Amino acid sequence: MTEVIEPAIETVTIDVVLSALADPVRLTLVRALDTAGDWTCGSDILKEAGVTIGKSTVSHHIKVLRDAGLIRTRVDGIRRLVTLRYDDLEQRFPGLLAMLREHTAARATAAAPTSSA
Amino acid sequence: MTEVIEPAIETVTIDVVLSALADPVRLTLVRALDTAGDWTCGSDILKEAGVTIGKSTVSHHIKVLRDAGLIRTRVDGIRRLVTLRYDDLEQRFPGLLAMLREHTAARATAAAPTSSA
DNA sequence: CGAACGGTACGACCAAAGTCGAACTTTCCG
DNA sequence: CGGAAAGTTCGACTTTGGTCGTACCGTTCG
Repeated sequence: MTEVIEPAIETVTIDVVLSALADPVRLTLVRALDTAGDWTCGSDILKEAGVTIGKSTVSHHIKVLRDAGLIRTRVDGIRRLVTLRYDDLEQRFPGLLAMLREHTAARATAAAPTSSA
Repeated sequence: MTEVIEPAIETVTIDVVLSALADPVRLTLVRALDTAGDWTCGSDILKEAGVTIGKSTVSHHIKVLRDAGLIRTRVDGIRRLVTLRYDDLEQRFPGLLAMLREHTAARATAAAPTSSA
């Protein structure tokens, strides 16, 4: 076998995609994948992005993203290559990846007004 | 006063928007608002959508959506009118609302993963 | 004025989700 | 064959955040 099970793109709902993207670690990972292309858990694009978590946690997030239809995992000998499902995502949710790309690392969250009066 | 404080659209990050949309109740509410236009908490578009929650919970979700920059609340006498920030959202996240609209109520979550083996 | 209505604020509760460490699996290689 | 490398699985812990009830505030109207 050379592929890990993933959902058919037609069965992917935006509800699940939004939930998957709602976690900061996963969002960081998706953005990094978009930039880096193929990736293995061992590589430290996450650490470079300031995220330091255990490998079982990484594995968990990978699974969530895969189940949500966002990424694909191919088995390559001793390791697994992870990639974004560009074409599938563009077909089903056109513009979504571009949106994430454009609004990357918008760390301007500081400004938060709120409260009524 | 006729407006409740809301964040300027330039300060709204997609991270926060995604988190706000990741909850099923809020997603239902946003979709209903998109269809219904102006709305007050008293009106039962939520119940019609099959969501029955207490009014303090509704208030909480409204606040989350407002803080995330998705909706606007105007004070009209004894009640508050809630609307989507169509223009602001279209300016900052073009296509986002259309995407939610198009993938409304995709209740096909049952679906099976494509198996390989 | 005072009661009723529409909604918010606060605190407590509980379920869902993120995190970790350790054990296990598979593959590669000496 | 045995050991190391790369990930996954499992169970337990902790944090997050959705929910509720109640108290509270501002507005309208009798």
